[in-house]
Amino acid sequence: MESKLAVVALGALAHETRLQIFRLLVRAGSAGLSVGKIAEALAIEANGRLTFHLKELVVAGLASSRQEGRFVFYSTDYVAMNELLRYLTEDCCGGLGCQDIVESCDAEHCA
Amino acid sequence: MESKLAVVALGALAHETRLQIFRLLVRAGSAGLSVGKIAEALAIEANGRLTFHLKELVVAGLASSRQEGRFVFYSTDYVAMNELLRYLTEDCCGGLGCQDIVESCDAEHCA
DNA sequence: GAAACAATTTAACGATTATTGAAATATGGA
DNA sequence: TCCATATTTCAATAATCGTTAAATTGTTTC
Repeated sequence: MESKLAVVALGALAHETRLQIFRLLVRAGSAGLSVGKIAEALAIEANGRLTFHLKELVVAGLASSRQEGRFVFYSTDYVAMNELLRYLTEDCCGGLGCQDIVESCDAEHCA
Repeated sequence: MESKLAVVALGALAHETRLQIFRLLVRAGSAGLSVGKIAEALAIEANGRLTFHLKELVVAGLASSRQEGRFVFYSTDYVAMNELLRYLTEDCCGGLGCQDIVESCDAEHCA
């Protein structure tokens, strides 16, 4: 993972609402959730601001969206998530027994 | 981990220089590195900006500092790091086989 | 023990970027 | 067409960034 990508991803997560959205999507699995369901789960309005935050997560590569009828579903990109976690802990303690931290939660595993 | 703590920690990491500092400290282990060494390793100046970034990491709980002679050493708080990673991936996919992602890299393990 | 030096911190400034709310605009389904 | 869902636009507000310069802390030397 490149440094700038990680910065963008971390910046996307460094926001109260977006962090809750992300954690919600992580729990939701690959199926994802519609914008309305996300708003309902977090007790916020499904307005322009929510769209803005969702887009930030997508631009950061942490989530993706797909349209189904008149609903738009958002879901976590588990591969990107794991790349980010691995980037943060890369070569931990000089590589003395601290590698391979993140080995689950990839797309296929969580499908 | 509380939500606001995570936001602060992520915000601290969401910066090119601070992210590199953090990754450098993660590699360095519990012994840590002096401000001068950090500046040298990242090829940046040991000026006010660097101090500001280091402080951000400390305030965010991701690093700690100790004075040794006229040098100040900064080191990763591995417990906080793991709490953050765990918070991000908590109950991944509804808890279906995606838990216990981060189990190494804690303070004692990496000492 | 005081002056000189190195390492680190604090403070001030303008410039850039992120966040918000409100209103208008698509898009799909009954 | 009409309604529900979701997105876009835009201007105002707020937060963050980097540079520079001055101040502080600890060490050494005379």
